[in-house]
Amino acid sequence: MSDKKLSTDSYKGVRDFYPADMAVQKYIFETWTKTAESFGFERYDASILEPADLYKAKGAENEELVNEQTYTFTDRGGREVTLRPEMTPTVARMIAGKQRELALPLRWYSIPNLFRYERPQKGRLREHWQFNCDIFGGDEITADIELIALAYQTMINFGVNPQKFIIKINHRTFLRELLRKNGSNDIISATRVIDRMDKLPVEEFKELLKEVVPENNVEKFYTELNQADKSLIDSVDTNLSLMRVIDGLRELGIETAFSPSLARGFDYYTGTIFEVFEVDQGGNPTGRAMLGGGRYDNLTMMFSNEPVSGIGFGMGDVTLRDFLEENNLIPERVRSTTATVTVIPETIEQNLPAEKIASEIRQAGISVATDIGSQKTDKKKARASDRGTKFIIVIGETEITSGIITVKNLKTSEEKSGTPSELTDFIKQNTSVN
RNA sequence: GCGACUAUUGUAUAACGGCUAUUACGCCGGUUUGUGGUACCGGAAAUCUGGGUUCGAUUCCCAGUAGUCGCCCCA
Repeated sequence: MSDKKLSTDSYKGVRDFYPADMAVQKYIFETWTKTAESFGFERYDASILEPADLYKAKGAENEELVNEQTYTFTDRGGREVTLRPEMTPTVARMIAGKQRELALPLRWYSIPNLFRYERPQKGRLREHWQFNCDIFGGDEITADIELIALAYQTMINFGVNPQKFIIKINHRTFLRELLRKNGSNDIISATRVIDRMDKLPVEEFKELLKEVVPENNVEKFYTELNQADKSLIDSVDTNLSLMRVIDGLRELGIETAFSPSLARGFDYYTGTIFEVFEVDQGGNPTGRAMLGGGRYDNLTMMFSNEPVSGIGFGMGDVTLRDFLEENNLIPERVRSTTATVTVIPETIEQNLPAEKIASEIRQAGISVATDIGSQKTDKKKARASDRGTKFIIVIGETEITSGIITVKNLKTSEEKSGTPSELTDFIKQNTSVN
C-alpha cells in the first residue's frame, strides 16, 4: 500500500467540532437561544443555499462582496447558487413572502451558518455561525432601545462584566449631516474612511480625510469625530432619534458610548447603528467588534412595494468564543459531556446484561453509558473517572445472577446496593446536589 | 489580490552543523491501590515536499506546499 492517503485536515477556514469543541458551541447557542426567547423573539431558519440573484440584486455597491467573497456555483440544472454570506436578504425574502399574513411588529431570531470566501485570520473564518436578531416594524425609538437591550443582555448572560465591554452607538442620518456640514459630498466613501479611524495612526487618518472633506475642514472635522459629546448631536440639529435612544437605554440601566466615528460598512443602514467592543483596563475598545447592527428601511424593496423597516444585529461565534476563552468565561460544567452513570461489565460476555441494566436506569431519565471496551475493569474505571462520569456500576457474575447491583458515587466514594430501580433515587439526589 | 512570520511523534516542545533526536501530556500494556483518582515500570509514535551548500543538515540557502498573523473588505 503505497498510495497517497487523504489529509485529515478540514477544509481551509472551516472548523471540525470535536465533542469538547461542540460542547462549547452548544453552550453558546443555548445562551443565545435562551436570551432571545426571554425577550419574546421567535426562531426561524432557511437553507444555506440561495439563488445568487438574491445578493446580486442588492446593487452595484456590493459587487466585490458578490463576485469575490461568496461561494457561488452553478447547479446541475444551470442555476446559479450561493452559500448565504449573510442572513438579512434571506429574512427579507421570507418576510416579503408572507407579508400579508404576518402582523407587525415581529421579533425574529436565527442562528445561521454563513459563508464568505476570503483569507482566514483571527476572528474571521470562511464559515461562522451568527446570532441574528431583528425587530420588524413597531415604534422606531422603542424597537431600537429594546434591540440594543437584547444585545446588552446577551453579553450579561455570558457572564461578562459590564466593565469589560462597551456599546458604541451612532446614527446614519447624523453622520450624513455631520459630513454635509463639513463639506463632504461623497457620503459613501466618506463613511468608509471614517470607519477606519480607530485602526489608523492619527496623521495617516487625517491624510485620508483630506480626500473626503475640504482640506481646511480636516482639523475641525477630526475634532468632532473624537467628540463623544451630546452637544455635538444638538449642533447638527436634525431632529434625531439618537438622543432618545441613548436616554431610553439609560433608563433601562444601560450605558452606551456615543461614537461619531462609528460608521459600519454596509450601505443599507439608515438610522441607529451600534457595535459592541471588548475594552481594556483603561476602558478603550480593543480588537474586532463582537456584535454589530443597525436600522434599515424598506428591507423588502426588491420583493414588494410595501415597505418593511426594522432594526437588527448579528453576533458571530468566532469572535465571541475567542473572547469567552480569553476571559475564562466558559463554565467548567459546559466541558463535561459524559453520561451521569457508566456501567462497567467485567467481561465481554457481560456486555449485553450490562446494557439491560443501563436501559432500566435510563427509564428514570438518567443518562447512562456502558463501557463495552476490551480493557480490564481497572482501566475502565479509571477511564470513567477521567471522563467525569459521576457514578459507576460494575457488573460481574454476582450482579447478574442476583440482580443486585452496586452504584458508586465517584466524588464521595459513597456506595449503595439494590435493584436498578431502587437505585435511581440515590443517583438522582446526588446528581442534583452536583 | 498584497505582505510578514512559522513548519520536529496525536498535542505542546528541546536539540553550538556531528552519539541511538529531548521532555511533558495524551494513547497502549503492566505493577501497586479500598471498586476509579495515586505512584512506579514498559511500549508505539516525529524532523512538511523537492533541490542546493557541506565530509556530515532538524539546524544554513532556494523553491514548492500548508498554516498563522496583518492589509484589502467586512455580512
